[in-house]
Amino acid sequence: MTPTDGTPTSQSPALTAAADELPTTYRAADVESAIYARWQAAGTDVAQAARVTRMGGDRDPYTIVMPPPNVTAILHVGHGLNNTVQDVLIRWRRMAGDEALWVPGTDHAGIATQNVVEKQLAAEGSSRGALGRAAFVARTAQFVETTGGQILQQLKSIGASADWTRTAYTLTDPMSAAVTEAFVRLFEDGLVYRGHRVIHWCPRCMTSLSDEEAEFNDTQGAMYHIRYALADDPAHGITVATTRPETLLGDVAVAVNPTDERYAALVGRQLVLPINGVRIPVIADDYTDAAFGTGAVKITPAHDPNDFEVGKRHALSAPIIMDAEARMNGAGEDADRVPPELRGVDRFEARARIVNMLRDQGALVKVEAHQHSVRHCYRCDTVVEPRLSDQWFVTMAPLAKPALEAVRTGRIRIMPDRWEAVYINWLEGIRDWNISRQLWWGHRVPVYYCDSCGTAPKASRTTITTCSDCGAPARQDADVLDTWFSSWLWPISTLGWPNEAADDLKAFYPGDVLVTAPEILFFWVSRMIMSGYHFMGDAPYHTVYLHGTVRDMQHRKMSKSLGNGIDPMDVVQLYGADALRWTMVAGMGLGVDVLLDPTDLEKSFAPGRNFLTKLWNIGRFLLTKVGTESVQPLSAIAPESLTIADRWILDRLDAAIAEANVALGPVRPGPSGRWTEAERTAGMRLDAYADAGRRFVWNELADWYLETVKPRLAAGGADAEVARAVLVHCFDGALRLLQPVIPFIAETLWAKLPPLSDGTARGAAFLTTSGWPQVRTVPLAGGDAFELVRNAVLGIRQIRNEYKVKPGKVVAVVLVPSATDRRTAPLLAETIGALTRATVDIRSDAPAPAGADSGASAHQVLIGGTEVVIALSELREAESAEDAAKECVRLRAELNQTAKILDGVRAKLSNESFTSRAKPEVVDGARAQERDLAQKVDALTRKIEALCGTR
RNA sequence: GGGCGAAUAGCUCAGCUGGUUAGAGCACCUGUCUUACACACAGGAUGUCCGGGGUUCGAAUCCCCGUUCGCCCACCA
Repeated sequence: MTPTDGTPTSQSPALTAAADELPTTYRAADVESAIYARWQAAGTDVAQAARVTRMGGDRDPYTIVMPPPNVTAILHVGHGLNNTVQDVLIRWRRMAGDEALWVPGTDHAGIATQNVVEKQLAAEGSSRGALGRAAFVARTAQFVETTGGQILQQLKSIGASADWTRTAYTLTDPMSAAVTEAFVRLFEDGLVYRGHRVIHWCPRCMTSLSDEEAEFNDTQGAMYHIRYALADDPAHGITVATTRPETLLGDVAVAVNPTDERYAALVGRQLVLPINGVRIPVIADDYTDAAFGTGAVKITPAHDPNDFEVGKRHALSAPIIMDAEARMNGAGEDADRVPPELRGVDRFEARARIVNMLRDQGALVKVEAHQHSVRHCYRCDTVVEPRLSDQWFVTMAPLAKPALEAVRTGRIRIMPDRWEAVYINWLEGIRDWNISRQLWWGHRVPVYYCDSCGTAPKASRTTITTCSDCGAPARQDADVLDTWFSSWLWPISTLGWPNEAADDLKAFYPGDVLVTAPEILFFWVSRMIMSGYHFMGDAPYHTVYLHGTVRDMQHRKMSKSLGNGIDPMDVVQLYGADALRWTMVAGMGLGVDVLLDPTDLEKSFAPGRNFLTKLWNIGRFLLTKVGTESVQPLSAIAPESLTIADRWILDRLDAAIAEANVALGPVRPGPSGRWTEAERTAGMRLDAYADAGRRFVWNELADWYLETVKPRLAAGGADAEVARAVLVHCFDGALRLLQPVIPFIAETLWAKLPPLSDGTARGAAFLTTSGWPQVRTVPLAGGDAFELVRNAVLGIRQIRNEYKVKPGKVVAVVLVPSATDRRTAPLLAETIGALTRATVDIRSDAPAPAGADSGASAHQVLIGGTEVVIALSELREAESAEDAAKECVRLRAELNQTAKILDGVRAKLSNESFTSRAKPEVVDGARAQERDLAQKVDALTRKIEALCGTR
């Protein structure tokens, strides 16, 4: 992005060229960065708290907080999709007059960033251990300083209209203060506690993980059946089944179900562990499922969360037999549990060796294939090891309660709504959140200990250096907080919390929509809702919009490791940001994945590019044909001077606006603050909105209105002025409508519209803030009559094409309009002729069967009640017998088809259940259809008789 | 193991609370450099609406069963 120099950009030829010098295709690269710079210079994207109703202003706030990308991330298509959606919403509301605030920012991304820097250090032959904590943090901060935030720059080049004056970063002082405040408050409320339990541990990242961070992967493993002998009767014993035989060194018992008669006699007796010879009891516990495996479970409290619970119930010890790097190593008095030859051996290597040892001892009964889920670290994919340790936890149940209510009562809706069930299910069974990480990069846990007097640990908003009880040096907790512990505060911290008097917080909280992918529903979305209620007493947003994933043609998620990604920057360069945005939005049904072909960018992005070119050429047409002279505003045009075509296109514009409004949906819940059942699923159909705009521009404005208006413009005079006014009005409306999706080209073209003759401005200096298009309050009658033109033209073209009539040849056509069009038909004859190279003769009845230019010697079609008749003499220079035979075959087929449909319609109409029960308009429609079809059958029959003889 | 979703044209998908001849974009075929646009225009072909039952005057749409795919959750060692 080139920084603005404060003066209007004039370098770009596309922006300044005279109309007739404009290239025939739109070149995005010529204009996009310059336009963005102008928006920035004008501050169009900066929100002001003072203008918001909550602050006594006159605008509704509309707030979206950007899911902060990892500070070191590079923009990929997933970001592109996510931010395009947000930008469309923000631009829509900004156009509509809301005080739209889109808060951007980045996340320090604890584990992810630390891993990157550790890799760098490894490449340099160093390590974080060698560097030490302070130096490592400084090094990481410096890395972030130099490479961080690049993604935000990239977001600008795809047009993201975020308020960059409010850019946030989770590790800045204000954000860190919010994190500390939140922790201390929860600590004081007793909602943060120190827990001694088995947690997920990543032996590569060397830190604990939350439940959500340890992802399940289905893995083909093995189930080992191992025999533990009775201490006093080695000939007998119990066979246990396990997927992790290496943990047997830490076993403290074998549990059987109390009701399991097979083992009843053994409960209370001692078993001897193979390999280390430790004696352990047989216990009875409900946890054991008699039907699974052998019905006997080895209990390893320190290395399995369930076993830990069993161990607690039976007051068993919890010997640790693995170290932090998941190597076999006993701790303290349990050191002997790991035999010397296994000490320091990696867990998987140890598993292989132990299995061999068991086999040698005859303790391995059998090994069977076993499909099961194994948890992996979500950052490095290492198999997670359950590990007994002390961690900080947040008690979640009380926080979850209002978050559950919010969705149940409609304060928040989740779209697509099927995710609401997933959300509720998760929150109902929520477990406490492990928030401490044994990392260095992040917010340090604000808890202080005194090692000399042993007073209770204190959580503090400020740094404590000496113990308040005994004056000895205090020690801060070494751990940092889960990255998501700062993320969950994002909607409030970016607005100024904990300063509840902050203008931004008062003006823009609660916000409106959260746009993200479903995979972080639990990580982030639900936790933000919980923190919003706990710290601010209200939800952070009323709508959670979960969009799909960008995938390749094999439906694989785009990823760096698969090499199937698309670089959005490439797309911007080749096709422009608007084409990228268009493709994303147009291809995105609610919650539906977007499929793009990384091997064929042309295939993926050409439709968007083509639409932009179409729009561009409509603009060229306007500039060349309408000229730069001022045009009258529509309000200054006397209604009676509007032609049928004018009325029609104005209707179509209104319809497109209305359709877009419905597609985008209700902006916010009503005064009750809760969504109604109907509203819950309404709106946010960005694809339908974009399509409504495209159809208007291309299929109505360009395909029909533009063509009808050409002769009027050429003729000049008062009617030409009317046409110019309508044309410019419609294009203006279309650009406003499409601006949120394709802001760059829309802004470019809008700037070139001729001025209004009454000297009024079209809104603001930039399209982006100039107002959402409005449906006319007083509709005009008569637009419907234009349907005659469409029907007639389609019919004539169809016939001409069928008979391969040369494009230049003028054909005489007889038109029989439907009863409703009869009055207006004469007004439209000329237009129809001009669009089809035809001379049009309008009659109120079809030509007589035996007439010179009808029946046998004419071709006729019926479209929407309009009958089009063209004499065969007009269509054929020389009629061959072969042609006639072919024509007969064709006509008979058409007759058959038509008669079949007619039969169906008649059967329906003669059915009393239908006529009495179906909606009146449906029945009327069927009656009209019957008339049309009957006419057509009649005409075809006559024609076949005449042309092909009776048969 | 539990829950949820999807299956419609060659491809990607629309088809709301059942009711005209099931649509769009892309791809395909035939014409056309028609003075905004060949990144365009005009016309055209294309479907056992996954299979099987049921409800109904009427089912792509509602119900049941099955098949296939996908997603979420889960301590079966």
